Amino acid sequence: MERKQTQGRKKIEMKMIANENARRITFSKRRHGLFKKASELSTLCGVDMAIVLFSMGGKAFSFGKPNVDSIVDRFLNQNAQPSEGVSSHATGHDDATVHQLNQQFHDLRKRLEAAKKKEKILEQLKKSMEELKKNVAQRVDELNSEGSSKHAQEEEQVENTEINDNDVSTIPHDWLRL
Amino acid sequence: MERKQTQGRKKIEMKMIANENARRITFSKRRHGLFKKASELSTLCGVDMAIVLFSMGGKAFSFGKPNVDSIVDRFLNQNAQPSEGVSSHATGHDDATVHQLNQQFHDLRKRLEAAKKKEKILEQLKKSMEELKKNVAQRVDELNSEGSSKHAQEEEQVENTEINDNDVSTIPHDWLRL
DNA sequence: TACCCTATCCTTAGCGC
DNA sequence: CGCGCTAAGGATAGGGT
Repeated sequence: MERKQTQGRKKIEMKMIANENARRITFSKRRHGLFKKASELSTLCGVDMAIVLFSMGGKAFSFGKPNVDSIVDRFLNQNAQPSEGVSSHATGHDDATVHQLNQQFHDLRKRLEAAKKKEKILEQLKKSMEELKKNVAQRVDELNSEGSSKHAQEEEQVENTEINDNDVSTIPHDWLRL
Repeated sequence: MERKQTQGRKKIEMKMIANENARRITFSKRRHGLFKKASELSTLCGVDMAIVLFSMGGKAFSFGKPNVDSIVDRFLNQNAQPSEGVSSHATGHDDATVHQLNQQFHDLRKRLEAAKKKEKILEQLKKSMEELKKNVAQRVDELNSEGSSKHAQEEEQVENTEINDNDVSTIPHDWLRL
C-alpha cells in the first residue's frame, strides 16, 4: 500500500495567515488567480475593469482592461459629462455604438498624450543611467584598488517589477517614476 | 432509472458570450465570484485593494478594502512620489554606498526595460488609433447620411497588445560584479 | 432579479524540486 | 523565485422556481 504522495488541498481558515512566508505564497497564487478571473470576466462579458492592490511590502500590482488609468478616470468622472470629441455635432443621432467608439477614442487620445510625455523623459532616464553607471564604476574601481574582499552575498532588494501580467496592457503603473 | 436533473457544469469557450441574456447572468455570477475572491485575498494576506468595473450598461460596480477611494488615491499619488532614494554622494567608503548605487541601478534598468516595452506599444497604439479614427469617421458619416439599411455591430478590438520583448538590456549584465 | 440544484470544471494548500 | 504535483475545496454553466 502506498501512501498518497500529498495530502492535497486542505481547507484554511479565513483569517490573516500568520506565517509570513506562507502568506506571501498565497498572495502570489491568489493574485494570479484573481487576475485570471478578472480577465475571463472581461472577455466573456466584454466589460472594462481595473484592479489595483498593494502588497504588504507596499508594492503595487494592477490589472486593467483596456488599462487601469482609463478605468480610474471613468470612475472619478462618473457624474461628469462623458466625452465629446468626434461626433460633437451629432446632437440628435446619438447611438450606443458611436458613443462607445467615442469613449474608446477618448481613452486612446489620453493614452497617446501621456505616452508622448513619457518619451521625452526617456532621454532623461538614459542620461541618468549613464551617470549612475559612471559613478558606480568609479566606486568599484576605488574598492578594487584598495584591496578586494569577500562581502558580496546580499544585494538585490528591488526585485520583482511584475512587468508581465496574464493579460492585456498591464504596464506597471510606476514604470515612470523619477 | 432517473434522468439526471441537470447536466452539470460545462466548459465554455473564452470569448464574448453572444446571447445577451446569458451574458448578463454570467456577468452577475462572476462578478460576485470575483469580489469574493478579492475579499478572501485581502483578508488572508492583509492587503488593501480595489476593483472597479463597468457593466455593458455603463453602470459601475466596485469593491474596495478599506475602500475604493483610498486605493485610487494611493495609486494616483504614486507617480509623484520622490521615492526617497539614496543620499546622493555619501563620501563614505563603505560598501553601503556601493550597495545603494547598485540597487538604484537595478531599479533604473528595470524601468528602462519597461520603457522600451512601452515604446513598442506606442507604435501599435498609433496604428490602432488611426484605424479607430477612420472607423468613427465612417460611422458618423453613415449616421449623417441616414437612410441606409441597419448597420452590423461590427466592432473592433483596440486591445490585444501582444508584445514580445526580447533583449532589452543595453548594458552587459555583469559589467558590475560585486 | 435572486436563489436553488447538480455535475463538472477550476483553483489552490501543502510539498518537493 | 518559479514550476510541478496531488487531491480536496470552491466556483459555476445550465436549468428550474
